Amino acid sequence: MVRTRATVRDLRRQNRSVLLTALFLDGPLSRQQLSLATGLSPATASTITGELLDEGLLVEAGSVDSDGGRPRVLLRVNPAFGYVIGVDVGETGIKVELFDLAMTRLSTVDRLLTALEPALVADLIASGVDEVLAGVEASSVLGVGVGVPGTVEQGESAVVHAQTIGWDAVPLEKMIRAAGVTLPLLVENGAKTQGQAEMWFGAGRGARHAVIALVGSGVGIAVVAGGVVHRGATSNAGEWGHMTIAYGGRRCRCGARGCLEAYAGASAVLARYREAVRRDDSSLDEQSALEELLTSRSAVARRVVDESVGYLGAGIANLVNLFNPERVVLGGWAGLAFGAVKLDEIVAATSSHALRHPFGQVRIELALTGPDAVAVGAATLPLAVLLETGAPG
Amino acid sequence: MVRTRATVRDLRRQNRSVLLTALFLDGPLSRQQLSLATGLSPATASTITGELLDEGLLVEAGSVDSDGGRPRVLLRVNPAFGYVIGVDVGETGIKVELFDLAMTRLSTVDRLLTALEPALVADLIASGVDEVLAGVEASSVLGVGVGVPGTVEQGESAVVHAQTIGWDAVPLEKMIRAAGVTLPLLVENGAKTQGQAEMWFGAGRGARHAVIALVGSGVGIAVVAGGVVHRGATSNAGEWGHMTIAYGGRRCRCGARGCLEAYAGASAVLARYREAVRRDDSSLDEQSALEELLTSRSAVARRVVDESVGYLGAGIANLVNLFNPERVVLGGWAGLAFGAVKLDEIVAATSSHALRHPFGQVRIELALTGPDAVAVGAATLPLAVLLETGAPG
DNA sequence: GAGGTTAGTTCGCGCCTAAAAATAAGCCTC
DNA sequence: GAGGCTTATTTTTAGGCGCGAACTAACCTC
Repeated sequence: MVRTRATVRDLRRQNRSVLLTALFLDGPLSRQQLSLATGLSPATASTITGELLDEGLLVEAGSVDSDGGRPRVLLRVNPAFGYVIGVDVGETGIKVELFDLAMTRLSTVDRLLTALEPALVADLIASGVDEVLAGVEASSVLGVGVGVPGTVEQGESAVVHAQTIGWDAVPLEKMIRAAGVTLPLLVENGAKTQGQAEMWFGAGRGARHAVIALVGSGVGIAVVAGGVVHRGATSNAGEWGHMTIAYGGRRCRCGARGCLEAYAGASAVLARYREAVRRDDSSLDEQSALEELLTSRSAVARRVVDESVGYLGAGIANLVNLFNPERVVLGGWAGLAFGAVKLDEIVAATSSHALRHPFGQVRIELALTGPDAVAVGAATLPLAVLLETGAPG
Repeated sequence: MVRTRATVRDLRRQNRSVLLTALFLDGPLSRQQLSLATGLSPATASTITGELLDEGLLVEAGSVDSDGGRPRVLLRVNPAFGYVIGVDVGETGIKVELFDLAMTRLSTVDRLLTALEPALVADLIASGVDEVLAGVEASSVLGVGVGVPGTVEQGESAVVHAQTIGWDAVPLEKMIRAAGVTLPLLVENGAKTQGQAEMWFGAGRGARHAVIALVGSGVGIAVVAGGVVHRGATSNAGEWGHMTIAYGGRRCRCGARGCLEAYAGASAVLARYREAVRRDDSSLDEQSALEELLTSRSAVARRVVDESVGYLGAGIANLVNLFNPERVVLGGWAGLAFGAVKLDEIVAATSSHALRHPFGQVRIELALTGPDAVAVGAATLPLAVLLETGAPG
């Protein structure tokens, strides 16, 4: 439903956006190909590209023969037009990365976090941003995207809620500002930024309706409907982990019973295994422990793994039934570990819990990016703004 | 994400749509109020309303004093500009209704269905449409909306899949055409049309993110995200009933185990009660039986009801977690029956299974329309087309 | 009925895209 | 190697659109 009026200027804005997006996603194109791809007349494609070339947003990228006629001049987004910064706020550390417009990583700064203290996080982000900016004109940076744990309420300024790490209505955007960052800021949930990365550069490419399911210690999703990340009324949408899947079942860290996370998250899987073998073998870190569990040939281990696959399949099936995506991408470190050895079984479990018809429409695939894609996805946020508005600033 | 170029004509189209929608939803408005409400300049508001008046889409609707100055002339959508037809294909019969553009019901035709045979349904629809059209110029009918059980795959022409009544890829749109209907046809899932009615005229009014949960013998939902009904890749989205909620639990008619419908649908609630009392008291129809169960003071009945409330709450909580709506509307005949006596308990059960933050954003209310709203909602489909395109045809 | 106030209309401007025409830049043939 | 052919891009022209400013209409008060 359209809800707002349009003026003549909006036309140009939209057509610039369409053209720029086509160039960004489908590589170098000639003006003529652009005209075909976007539906714009050759005349308009020419004027708009002319404008964008003048502004430095585009550059020529060689030419190709056209059998018999004038060769086509290829155009592409100018990687050096500006930069974007992506920040990944993880549970143990912060990563700040600088990219050019072709999303080539130019520099990285890692900082360990001793405590998930909001003020500390804001300070580290600010200093990290300063550091990656060394030698770069700050005015040519389009913005800073920040991927954080928990849900992000987008309002006047972004506020973070993360029950599990004790962040209750943390005004992170304001705090980062206060710590000295003056660039445009875009704060978003880490699962959503990782999902964005997967949609643009990973297994989600080309899908208009997709669910990116991320299984780590906990579980989360990013839902893309009609090409747009689904956010809900207050950006809380996508709390897959605390979906009730076994009514009255295991207690979850959120306080409720029977949450998916209490069965299919890596921590929960390992806990179930420890209970089953009555042994507290927590000397290993979770990732190694899960690897060991997945490759173990003991009957108990196999049972726990199979059960986990069943729960995970049911959880995915619920997503398939509710969202009817054309693609489900399974990611996250635990998701990838499970998927590497059990993808077929996960698909089968999904099939047995999903309705036939929506299940028949979906392709379930493994993610192509790992958790390190959070920063990449975050960096795409300011880039997405550029593509949507068709102009910097 | 914008995906298609725009021409100068699109401006007018969009602005007509914005203006027409404002008039339809917010009753009679003066040109000046329209200008304010839509953001259009007074000049443009005036030219466009002039056009729409000329075309007969609008009519004047009296005037109101403006303290001291020229009075405002109120405008509204001309109810007599055209008609829309809504069809409700239920399990036991077909209802065809004719409305004017103010959605005033002008006539109704009911037909009993002896069998849910697609060809029979198509024939009955065609003859029903003929009958309600008696005395009405067919050319002034904007279209026929059809609400059907099962999911509707929107493609070249609509195809219906309804596993439970044995409809497997029924090309209903083509069949209705073949039966002689030449008007524009819009086929949609009945839950979605009922949800549409609730959004336009019921408890969903004004919400941009809402879930309409319909509990009858089975259960289903319509999800509205950002003001638009969420359809998914192939319009299968919203299969709430077969969400796994009790892993490994009761067998559902879909073949899987632990589906919500196997616990919270009216048929399932009654079945659970019958099992509990070890008595097959199926002499009553479902609606009376449920009423009796809900008012019974026996301990067993109360236990079954309370358990059902718990499952229903968990099911709603999953929706709250996943979609983060600002409103959940509980409807359907069984939903209304439960809600009438147990709404507080349902809200409490939802609260105990949902995450605190998304739950804090949502209002859970009872539907204002009953199952008879399927036809109303279906009739809004062609109307929505009119509002979106800003022009007939 | 003169002056004031608010609502709605008209007109000129600047901007937009599309279609048609012109130009540019290669290839091919003789 | 000159003319013709083909294809890509730019220029020109025409038709639309929304906006701001100026203008007209329709009421009120004194």
